[in-house]
Amino acid sequence: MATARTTDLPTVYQPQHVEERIYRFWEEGGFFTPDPSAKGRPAFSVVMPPPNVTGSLHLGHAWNNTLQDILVRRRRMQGFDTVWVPGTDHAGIATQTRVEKTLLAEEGLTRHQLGRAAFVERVWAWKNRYGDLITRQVRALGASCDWTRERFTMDEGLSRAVREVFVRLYEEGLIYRGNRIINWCPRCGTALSDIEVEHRDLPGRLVHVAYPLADGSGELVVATTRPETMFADVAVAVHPEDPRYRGLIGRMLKLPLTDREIPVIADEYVDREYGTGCVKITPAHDPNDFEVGMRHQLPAPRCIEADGRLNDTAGAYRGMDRETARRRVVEDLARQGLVRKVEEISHAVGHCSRCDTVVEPYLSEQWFVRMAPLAEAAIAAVRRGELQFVPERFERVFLHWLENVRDWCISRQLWWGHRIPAWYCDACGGITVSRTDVTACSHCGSSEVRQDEDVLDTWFSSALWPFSTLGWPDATPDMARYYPTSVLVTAYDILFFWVARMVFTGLRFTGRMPFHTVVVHGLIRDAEGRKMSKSLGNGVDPVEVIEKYGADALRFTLATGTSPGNDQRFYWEKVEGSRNFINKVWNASRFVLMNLGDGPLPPLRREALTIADKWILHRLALTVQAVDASLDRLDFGEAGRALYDFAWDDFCDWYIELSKLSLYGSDEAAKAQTRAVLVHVLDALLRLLHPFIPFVTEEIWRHLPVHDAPALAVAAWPQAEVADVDERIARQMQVIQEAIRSVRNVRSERNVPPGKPVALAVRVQDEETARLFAEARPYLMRFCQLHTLDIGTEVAVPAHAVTAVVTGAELFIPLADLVDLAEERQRLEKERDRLAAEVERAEKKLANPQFVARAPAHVVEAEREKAANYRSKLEAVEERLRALAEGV
RNA sequence: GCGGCUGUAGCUCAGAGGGAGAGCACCACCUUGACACGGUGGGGGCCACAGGUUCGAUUCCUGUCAGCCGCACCA
Repeated sequence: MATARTTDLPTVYQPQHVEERIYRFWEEGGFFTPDPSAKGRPAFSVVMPPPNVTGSLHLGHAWNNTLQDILVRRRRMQGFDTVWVPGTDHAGIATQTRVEKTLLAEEGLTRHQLGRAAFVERVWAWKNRYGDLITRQVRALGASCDWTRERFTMDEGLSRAVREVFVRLYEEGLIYRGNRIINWCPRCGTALSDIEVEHRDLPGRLVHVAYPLADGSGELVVATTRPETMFADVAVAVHPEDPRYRGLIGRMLKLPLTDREIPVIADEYVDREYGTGCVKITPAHDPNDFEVGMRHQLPAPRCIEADGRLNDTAGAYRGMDRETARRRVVEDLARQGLVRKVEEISHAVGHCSRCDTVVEPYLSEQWFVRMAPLAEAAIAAVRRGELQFVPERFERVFLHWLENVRDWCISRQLWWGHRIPAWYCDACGGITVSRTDVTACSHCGSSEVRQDEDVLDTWFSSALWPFSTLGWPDATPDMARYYPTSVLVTAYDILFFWVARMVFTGLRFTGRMPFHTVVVHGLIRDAEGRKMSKSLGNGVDPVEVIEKYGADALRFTLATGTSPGNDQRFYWEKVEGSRNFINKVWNASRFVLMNLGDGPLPPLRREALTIADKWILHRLALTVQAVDASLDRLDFGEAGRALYDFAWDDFCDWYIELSKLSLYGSDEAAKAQTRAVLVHVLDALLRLLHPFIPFVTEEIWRHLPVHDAPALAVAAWPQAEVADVDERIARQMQVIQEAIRSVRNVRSERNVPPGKPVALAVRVQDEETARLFAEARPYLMRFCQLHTLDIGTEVAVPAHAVTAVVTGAELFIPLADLVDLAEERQRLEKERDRLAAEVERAEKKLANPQFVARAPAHVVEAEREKAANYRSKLEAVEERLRALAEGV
């Protein structure tokens, strides 16, 4: 791209005119695809948490991608062989549900009416549409991922990885099929894993129901919250040592509303304190009861079917839904005089995390992953320190979950997903699990085989993402080069869903952690602190933010709002602030470009620098160090804030203003020197800012007369110039800034019109300070609007002057008519009190022998300096007050 | 019940064992040749509470209170 004329740059940065073009420039330039020549350099690889193809991105994705992009872009600029693999997730239930809803709304059809093949085709169409939308949005964010490596969880290659893992786990006995109690969502019509169930405390009724003894000699009262499941009761359990019921063990009870009889059994599972101490046992509809049933070899009849309605077992209640049946059963029991008590209680009820329907513990044949050995390996590896959590506290949560994890139900009664690679033989009943499609039973050879109808849990394929995207199970060059990946960035809400599963599959199948570091960030909330959700309608569309303020503004907001592991709230005002910052950088750059002059840029020569030059280079060096340190420990917020402060306060408010002295002067050599410094600092600043706000920095950088790379995106990351760190210069500059601020303060407080020049007399303490003020003379003249400036150790106090005391000097501003002596005395007295308090504080500290003896020497020394400084200022103020009293 | 996070200016949030910070909001002034998406100056805080450790605590430890979030839940 040719360098445009800088005068063409608008005074307000317009991201809408820049971002799309810049992204195209990057992508067409291939800057995000690893350069084969980089092979000699260390690798840095990241896999993007794949967004669901359900719909579109939300702010959480924007945040997540921003953080990753900051890491990736910096590493790329640091010369690493960098790759960031993007992609999307098929999101089984979520996507299927969306398509089903659309189908019903638009065509009035259910998926069953359409048929499996046709339905799956519809979902693919949806995937293509929304997958594209999402990748466009990821581009709009400026994510520097390698689109040539884009993956989808149902790609051919990734599907092969899924089958490979399934088959190997099956062969190793870590996947099994079993008839177990699982969480069933009657609305979604599928099994769920434990973590897809959300428990919420809800008010409920604990109904005490009398079960009469079969011989009519009495009754047992059971307490239940689920009376509608009584048709599937197979026993009533009591504690073996409960004296109330010991004699009844083995007796038979009449199951009310039925003509069945069930036994009283003894099991230690029963809590004697709770309810009546008698528990009805319903193995098919309660996980604990299932365990009890197993121990006692009881049958497990079902009375509720997959659709959440009662079946024939329930006799007259057949066809009713759970709620209705519950009400009717209690009514009927009451009518028969069998309800002894109804307690209002609060209890946790499981809800489908997808659709919020109350889940039904449900006995059915499902596929499971045996977790114990896998979790054990993962725990051991984490304990060995093979995985770092940032912040650390998430390690405990992670381990706790793994330590208590139960077998993972992986089969889903859905159509959208990876079909389970198991075939059942109608001839011999055998199961064949295979990497390739099966046409003949592996046990009897019969061709009457049919594949399992179900698909796998979405997270089964996401669990393989870090290696399946790199080509596993094949030994690809990418696997060799980029696996394990360098870091994973994710929100804490999918630690168990995703991170834990990647860890144990990674360990099992590649023998390594899929990443050595996990950066865990929080969730984005609305202005009231509520989670953003579709049902609340409080979500903010990142595309809308980008259209209004630009992707850079959104990114900068999210990055600087990051505090490790914590949530952040979204405010439009924050985005506006970021937009303003970006505009500030834009205009500072315009200033530099407009003042470049015609000739070639002179080299930066450090031997002829002004105090201002040295100071800004000092500040820059410290900023590079701060940004590097923050990013090295993955603290994005701190890094962003350090850049904000440097760019706005140091560079714009001070250095650019100071640079105008020479730029608008006539000393050509000084002018050239200033230009060199301006360009040097701006160039470094743009490089440092680039990972945060890539678009605007790339756009500006094109105009800079710096051409060591084809794009800022692949330009070298700045090195901290340690030699530029100069504390003496920093202290000197501080004195000058203090003086300038003091005079400005006086002018403002005395209502001196901004345009009106005043005189300033500076009485300095020593020759060194005199030289400093002499050097700073032009700065003071301009910044304080002076017409005269006297500097010396012996300068006289002008008449009607306002006094300000700074480190090493007294400033006198004669204001004649504007000075009210009484007011001036008051002002100085206030200043005297403030200084006296400071002196007292410091001296008290120094008077404490323990402090002097035990505190580190440099702290004591710093305290002495402070005390001396304040004492000297205090003396000057007091002397001035004495003089005023004498009418001087 | 177990575990975690948060409590700092009106609001949103940083911070750190050694004199309380930012942005926004607020007040006053300013179209100064990069920028009004700007500049200059200013006001505003027992750093939730109570103990402890320390020469020194807003920062570390313990407890209390308040808000939030996980995990586990006995029908």
